[in-house]
Amino acid sequence: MLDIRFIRENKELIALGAKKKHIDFDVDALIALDDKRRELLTAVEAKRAEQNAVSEKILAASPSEKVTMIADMKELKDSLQAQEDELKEILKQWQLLMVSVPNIPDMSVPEGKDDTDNMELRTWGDTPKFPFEPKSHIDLMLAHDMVDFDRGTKVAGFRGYFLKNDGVKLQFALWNFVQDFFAKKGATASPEEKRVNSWTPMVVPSLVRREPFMGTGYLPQSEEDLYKTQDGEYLSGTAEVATMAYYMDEVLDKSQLPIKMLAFSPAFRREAGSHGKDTKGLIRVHEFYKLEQVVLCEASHAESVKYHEEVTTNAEEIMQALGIPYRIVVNCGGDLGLGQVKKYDIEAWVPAEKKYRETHSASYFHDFQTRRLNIRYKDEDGKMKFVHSLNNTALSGRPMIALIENFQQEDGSIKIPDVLVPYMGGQTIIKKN
RNA sequence: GGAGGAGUGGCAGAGUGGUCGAAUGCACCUGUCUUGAAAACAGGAGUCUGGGCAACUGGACCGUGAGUUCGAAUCUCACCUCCUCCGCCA
Repeated sequence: MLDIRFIRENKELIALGAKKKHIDFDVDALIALDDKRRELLTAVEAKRAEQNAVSEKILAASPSEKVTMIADMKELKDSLQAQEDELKEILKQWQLLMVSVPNIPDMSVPEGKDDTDNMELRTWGDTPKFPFEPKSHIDLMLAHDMVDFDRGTKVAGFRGYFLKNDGVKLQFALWNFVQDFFAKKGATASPEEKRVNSWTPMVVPSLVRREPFMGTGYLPQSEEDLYKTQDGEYLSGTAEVATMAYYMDEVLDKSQLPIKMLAFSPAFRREAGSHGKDTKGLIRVHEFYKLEQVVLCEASHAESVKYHEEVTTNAEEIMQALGIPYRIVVNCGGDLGLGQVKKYDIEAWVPAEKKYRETHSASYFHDFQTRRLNIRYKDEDGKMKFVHSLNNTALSGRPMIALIENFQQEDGSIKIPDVLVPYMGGQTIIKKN
């Protein structure tokens, strides 16, 4: 959500931003409605002021005066009631429009319609040249009994799976490696550096109430992508939702910022719009686990940009330590969500598909989310401000897929990257005995 | 699933129809005192929003929403959240 005053003062900017994001939004309609809202509000407030003034006088009035005053007030009350009802109706429409105002993309975001227009910024690592036809993670994992898709669909339905044996071992090795990677971040010398660099590890709910989804911007737009319970909660597709809402309706102390949270949770996605895509394997599943970086920082564009680069670098360092070739793309306007100002995707090389596939998504929002979630802090000058928020994946299930395919050997075995060997209990290779 | 209780400012907590944006305490800020601090004393201070260059001023906010009333933190109803006890399950 954006500030209505900002919208009024920058309507061209909003319109251009919406166009760049390929989102259909009529700013003028919102402003016309807001004019009406203001006009009614002023009228209602004037009547309330009169009501308040007379109310005070009634106490001191003589009995006969009281009777006429109360009669007058009854009349005022009726006309006030009518206007209040009208205002309420307008406010309803107004709020609906307000939550659909897209945030303005950064100047540096390239023009484009969808993910095919995303722009490659850099690549890392050499894509492996196999002297044989590389197998997919599906074939490799099945060959080593690391996964069971047949029983997965029997038990859980379409896109269901069981992870097994070395599949489990490798997955847990990755979680532990990444946890340790972030735990080392706080270990620098000075207390201030330690405070700024530390990440708080968290396990967060994925069964979450409606408000956090509204606050993070997943609702009301993406209702059909979410699973909903009979009690009205939703299952979140990322730990971002609960983690962002952790400080909902709170006033933070400026000295706490930045707040860095490393949040783990199961993630659920209906994949309603992608029934035909990635129907096999672990690339696109309804249920997986995810470790997410979430940062709250001071309300400054420079700070947002700084931490956006930082959370991206963190993910890159992990991929580099694992030795998985990847590239960074900057997402084009049409591939940005409603609230996102700018987004980088990290895409790992997937040999079986001979292309890069998204494994991480790093975006910043300015105060778009925190305005909705009502997360504020008091600035030096005593002014309340909404903090800025950003997030990036730390690890999901997908890098394991890339790892398995990139580290496959001609005999079908899978080499374990050196950094993971200690987390695999010394195991250096996955192969049939 | 059943029975009760509670939600008020940063925190604790009073307030049961008008004089209440709200006592009091703690925390906070500013003065006096002090070499400095603490203590003591005096004063100040909520958030959102409209108008005004400003001083200032209108409105809203006591979990949320509806209602009763000339007037609601206070009365009624619904919902949300939390707590206690019983039951059931882990």
